[in-house]
Formats: sequence, structure tokens, C-alpha cells
Amino acid sequence: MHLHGYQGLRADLVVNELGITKGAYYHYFSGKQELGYSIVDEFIAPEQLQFWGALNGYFGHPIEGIVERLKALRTELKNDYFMTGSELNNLIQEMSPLDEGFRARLQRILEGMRLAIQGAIERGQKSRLVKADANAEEIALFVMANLLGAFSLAKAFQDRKFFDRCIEQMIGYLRGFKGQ
Amino acid sequence: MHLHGYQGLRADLVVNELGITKGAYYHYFSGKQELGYSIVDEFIAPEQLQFWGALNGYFGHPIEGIVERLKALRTELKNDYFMTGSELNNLIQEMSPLDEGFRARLQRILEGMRLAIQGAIERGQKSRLVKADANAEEIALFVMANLLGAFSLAKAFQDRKFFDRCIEQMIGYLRGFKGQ
DNA sequence: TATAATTCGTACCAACAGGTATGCATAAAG
DNA sequence: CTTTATGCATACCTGTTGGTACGAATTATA
Repeated sequence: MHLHGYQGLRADLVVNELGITKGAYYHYFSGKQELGYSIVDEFIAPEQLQFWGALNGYFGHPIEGIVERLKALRTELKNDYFMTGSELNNLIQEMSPLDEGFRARLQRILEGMRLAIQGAIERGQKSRLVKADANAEEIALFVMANLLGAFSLAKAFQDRKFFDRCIEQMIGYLRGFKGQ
Repeated sequence: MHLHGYQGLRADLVVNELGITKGAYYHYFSGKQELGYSIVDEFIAPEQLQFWGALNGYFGHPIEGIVERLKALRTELKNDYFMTGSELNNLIQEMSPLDEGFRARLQRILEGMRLAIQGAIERGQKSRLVKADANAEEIALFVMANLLGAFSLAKAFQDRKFFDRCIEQMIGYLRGFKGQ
């Protein structure tokens, strides 16, 4: 699914790669849609929410907390990951206009990301570590858009370098909101 | 193709919607792939390159030239466009890892965009209208990533408001490079 | 005008793709 | 120990899909 998309996912290939049969497959899943939903619910969503939820447990400058998460993406994600790109971004592009079940799930994930980032910025503002006139929600959305777009660029060029460069630029942007 | 993606594009639907027959279709195109390539070459690429190429003929502050292009997206694109998102971004996500022919074409378009934006910034630096320490290439990539991501966000939420907010944020970011 | 090339309509096809029917072990329940 | 529910393997089915074969107008060329 990561490589071919949900629509390109072939039931036969799934059962072959898993070494199971169609009997087992359809015993646990009513069909392709439920399989797709399960992949989002049980893998993509928990992974994303855990990754960005870590911001809530970060001690230190909240802006540096976000920066640390961005850098974590650079170190944790293997080179191959950037060839196929972010599962989240891929599914958004493919399924948002086609299947409301997918869309609602993906929107939830994005909202979780936004709340985590926005919360960090707001905590920084309360402790006067972040400029008071910064709009936390707008910045969070901006960072998320940038992240999704950085994955797109790296995928188009088939070169993670473009992701890294965008991240560096974003880090500079974020640090501009520090102090007063 | 805009809605269902290249893989989801159905030859039968194409000929029906065009009111032609398969005979005509396969007379002009060797198959689905050539049709896809033609759509990129004859529609998506020219449209994008023309839109961003307008920066070269912009008189006035180059940063405001870029801002004007971003605002043009907000006014020229209809609400429905944001539901299906940017054809460019969609194709990148779907086809970059699957078909080198598509990927190379899409990369060319992105390079054209980058050169246009980067060129505007560099012209601004020569005339001291843009800070000399700004890295034109990095900024151009950053803007492009943001743009692609802004389309993704709007698509995921099925609400163009998210695109508009990202654009506003980006405009503020860009104007930060003005003056010395 | 004879010939050749272009244009495109109709019928058809083989591969594929998601899904079903069914049966049979094994495990749980009474 | 019987009965029932669960887990899963095999074979098959039906609609779809990109593509082809072929012929017939129409247009260009010699």
C-alpha cells in the first residue's frame, strides 16, 4: 500500500506475501476497505500520534522540542522511506476525495499533530520563551504543510536531500519565534 | 485523472466522456501511459511553467512578485480545485516511485518552478531589495514544499481555508527577507 | 482516377481483481 | 462425548479493464 497506494494494493499479493490464503484473509477482514482502514487505525495513526505526542513530555524550550522532532525524522527515517514518501501524505492525496472513511481518519491524525505542535508553542508563550504575538495555530499548520510538502519534494526528486534542506529551513523559521 | 489518479483512470470512461470510440482513442495514443504522459506534457507542464514564469516579467519588488503569484493562486483557483488538490502534487505522490517517465517529467516542472522563484529572489538581492544573506535556492525549495503541503492539508480537510492560511503564513515569511 | 494513407467505429478478448462457496480440521461449550 | 463455533485451505465466479482485430469511410497522393 505504501508503494502502490490503496487502490493499487492487490489482495492476491497481500495473501502471498503474508504466506496466508484467501480463506484466512477474508476470515479476518470483510474486504479491502476494512483492511485499509485497519492499516490506518492500527499502524499509521498510532505511530504518528506517538511521534508528535512526545512533544508533551519534552522538557526544555518548546521550540527546541519541535526542532528535535524534526531532526528525529531526519535520523530515524531510512533513505528508502523517502522514495515512497510519507504514508500519511500518500493516503491523503489518494483517498481524501474518494472515501470519507479514509478522509476522516486522516484528518484525525492531522488534528492530533496540530494539537501537539500548537500546544508546544502555546506552552512556550506562557513561559515567555516564545514571542507572544506568534499565532500558535497558524504556525502549527504551516509546519505541517511544510513537512508534507518536503516529503513530496523528496519523492519527486527521489532524493532525501530535498527533505533535509526543507527541514533545515523550517528549523531556522521556527527559531525566529524564540525569545522576545 | 485529477480525481482518481492515473491508475484509477479508466479508458472506457475517457472515451465515453469525450464522446469518441476506442478506435479513435487508440489511433492517437498507443495506450494509457502515452495518454498520461501527454496530459503532463501538454497541460500540466505548460500551465505551471507559464504561471511561475510570469515572475520573470514582473516589475517591482521581486518578493512582492512571488507574493502576487501566491495570491493569484488564492483568487484563480476555484473552491472545487482544493477538493482534488494540485494535479502536480497528486501525480508526484502516485507515480514518482512507480514510473520513471512520469517522475522525470514532474521533476522538470518542479525545477522550472524553482528556477523562477529562485531567480526572482536573486534579482532582488542584486538590486539590494532582498537581504544578501538569504539563500535563494533554499528559500525557493521551502516555498515550493509549503505550497505542495498546503494543497495536501486543504485536501485532507476538504476545506480550502487551510490552503489560504498556509499561504498567508508563507507571505509573512517571505516578506521577512525584504530590505537589508 | 487509381492508390495509398489516415481516421475511427464495432465487436471482441484474455488477464486480472475482488470476492464467494464450501468443506474440513481444530477448539470451545454444554 | 456430542455439538457448536472458530480458523482457514481450495476451487471457483463474475465484473472489469486495458488492449486488439478488422473493416469501412474519408482524405491525401501519384
